[in-house]
Amino acid sequence: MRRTRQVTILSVAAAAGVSKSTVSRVMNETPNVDPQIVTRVRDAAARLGYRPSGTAQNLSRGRTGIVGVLVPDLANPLFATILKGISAEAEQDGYRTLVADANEQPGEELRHLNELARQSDGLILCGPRMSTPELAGLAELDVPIVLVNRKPDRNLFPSVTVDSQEAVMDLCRHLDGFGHTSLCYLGGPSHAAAEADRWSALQSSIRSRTKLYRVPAGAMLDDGHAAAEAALATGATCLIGFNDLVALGAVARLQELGIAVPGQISVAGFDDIVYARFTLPGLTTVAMPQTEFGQEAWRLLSPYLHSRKTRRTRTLSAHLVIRGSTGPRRN
Amino acid sequence: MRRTRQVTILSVAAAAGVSKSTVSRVMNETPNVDPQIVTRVRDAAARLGYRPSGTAQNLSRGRTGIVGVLVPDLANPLFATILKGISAEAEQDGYRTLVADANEQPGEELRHLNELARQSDGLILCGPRMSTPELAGLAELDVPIVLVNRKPDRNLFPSVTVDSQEAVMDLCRHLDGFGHTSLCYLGGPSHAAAEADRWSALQSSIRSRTKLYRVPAGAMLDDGHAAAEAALATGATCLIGFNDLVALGAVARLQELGIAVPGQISVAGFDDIVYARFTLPGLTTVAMPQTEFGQEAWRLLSPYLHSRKTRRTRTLSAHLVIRGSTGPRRN
DNA sequence: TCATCGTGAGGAACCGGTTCCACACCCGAG
DNA sequence: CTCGGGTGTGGAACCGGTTCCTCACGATGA
Repeated sequence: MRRTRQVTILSVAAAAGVSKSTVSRVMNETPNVDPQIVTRVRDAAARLGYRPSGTAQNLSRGRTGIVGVLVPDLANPLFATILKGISAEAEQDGYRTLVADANEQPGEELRHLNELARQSDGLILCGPRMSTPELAGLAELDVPIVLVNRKPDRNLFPSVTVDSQEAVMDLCRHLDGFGHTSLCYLGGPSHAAAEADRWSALQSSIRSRTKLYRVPAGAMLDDGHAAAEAALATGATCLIGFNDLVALGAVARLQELGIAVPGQISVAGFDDIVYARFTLPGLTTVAMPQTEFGQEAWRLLSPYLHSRKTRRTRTLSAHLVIRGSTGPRRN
Repeated sequence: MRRTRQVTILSVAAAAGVSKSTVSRVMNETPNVDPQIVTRVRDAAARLGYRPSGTAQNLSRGRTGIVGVLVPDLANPLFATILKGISAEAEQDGYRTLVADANEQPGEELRHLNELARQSDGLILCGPRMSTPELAGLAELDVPIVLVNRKPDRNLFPSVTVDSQEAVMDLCRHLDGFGHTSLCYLGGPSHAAAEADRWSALQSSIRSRTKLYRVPAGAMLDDGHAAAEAALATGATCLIGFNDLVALGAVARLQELGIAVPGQISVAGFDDIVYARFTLPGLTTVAMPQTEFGQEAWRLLSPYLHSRKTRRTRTLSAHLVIRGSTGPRRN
């Protein structure tokens, strides 16, 4: 279907009695145009209701002004917040964000990215769940790419990551102070970089007398809900979710089972999504620098859009937020 | 900057020893192409790493395959969920979503829309906060538009709205049963259609003996937080937030003030965002059909993208969800 | 054997802008 | 009076595809 746009630059040119080059110059506020002609063209454009075709501009300018953002799950407030951060920054530079939501299905990611790449000047991948070779293959897309919360293979892409080690040690110290000597980690998606990070940070942070279990869960509310009982079965007195959603899902299950938090069992998470403080008890969690993630991602990508020079990595740091969901070991 | 794409359709044509028309036919799987040539072109394309320019395709096809979505605030899980609903549906028809977040600033909306319209085949406006004349002016954008949760002026655009009347009456009955005879509504953004709807539904649903106050708040967590004290000052025994975020914000403030919910004061909201059940007490709320909003929006928009015929309105219905934040009047 | 038809490929127009280049014009300086 | 340079405009190429139109060719039926 060839949708015929009624009013193109040619219509305006004709109406104003000038060439289309001149109309283009007027619309782009190029200097050295006769003021009389400027007003004549402006008038004609307004009268006809002319609005330049973004698509045509994209083609001739060789850029779209769009940055594609891939997120694992938009329902996760973490990513919604990161996305807001990106949009806010990008917008100041005249870019908009094209969002693809992979719904926590790693297979979806590549499909989305292939599409995104064809419409955008650059890509930001938030916590991609794809495998390392797949990630490396993205270099072929021939588009600037920045990773958020995932270390790039062989430093292939600029990335903004977080160092949770310190905060996790704080968490372990906090739990140890409450007398917890057996913890159960509710594991996230296997290819998520955060998963490996968090798990290894936990392993290296616990005291030798502490037992650390791991039960596979996932990244969404339901995953935590489903994994809670398996975690209970380990006998651990504290559950640590891969992220806050998993932790909240587990809390919900515990409450259904009539188990008090933190009375009978403590729970902690990762991310510090906005709603972690509204749960009662509030959720103890390792807070990610969410808005900064977005800001920094843009700052890495933005120069990269104009020249291919930049290729840096930025590491932010997490911090522990203690709320009511963790307490003294009871049994 | 004229970014020279290394490999265009011409490169492939040359490499395969055919014309660019033929390459185009092969890439689009047009019938009636010699199988030998097909493989020759395929090979050449693969060897050169050819990927068609989406921008060029957009221009010559006369469509972008992008639908623009405007949301007041992406941090509001309501809109994140609606957006997921839209994306999921649109994707099946080969469309992607370009998101603009107005950050609850009505002035931003028009600016965003002007930009969005130039890149997309259609627009979905979620709970736009702009004024009625502004909304009507959008017809000039000359792009199919569908409204979510806002009734269109003079039936100008197809829309999917919700009828909360019934559910609000349920809420009022519920509160009346608990002996609450003075309620305070924490009002939302003045131009939000939901604001007018909810306020008038409340007014028409309360019993004659019940007093109904209104304190201006907003649509975000902080707004509820800030408005809580003013609401308390009315002497009402139950607060009803414009949405769940406002309600949650108010709850947080009440807790800071050492006021028990629902012990000393009850709180209810609108929307039923995912996290409303994880707060403790869980939030009593008038639930919106969130995923359906997205689905229906796409179903209204989709036929409208091809022909200009459709122009319908779809009304969904809300329902009351009772949780722990409402209880018997105490004082 | 010749007219006809279907198949498959190339050429060119087109989508709607941006921008390079050439040129006409006017001014002031030599 | 002529030459040089700056200013303002139109024409044409270009961005990278899609698609219409034309035509050559081989097979088929009369």
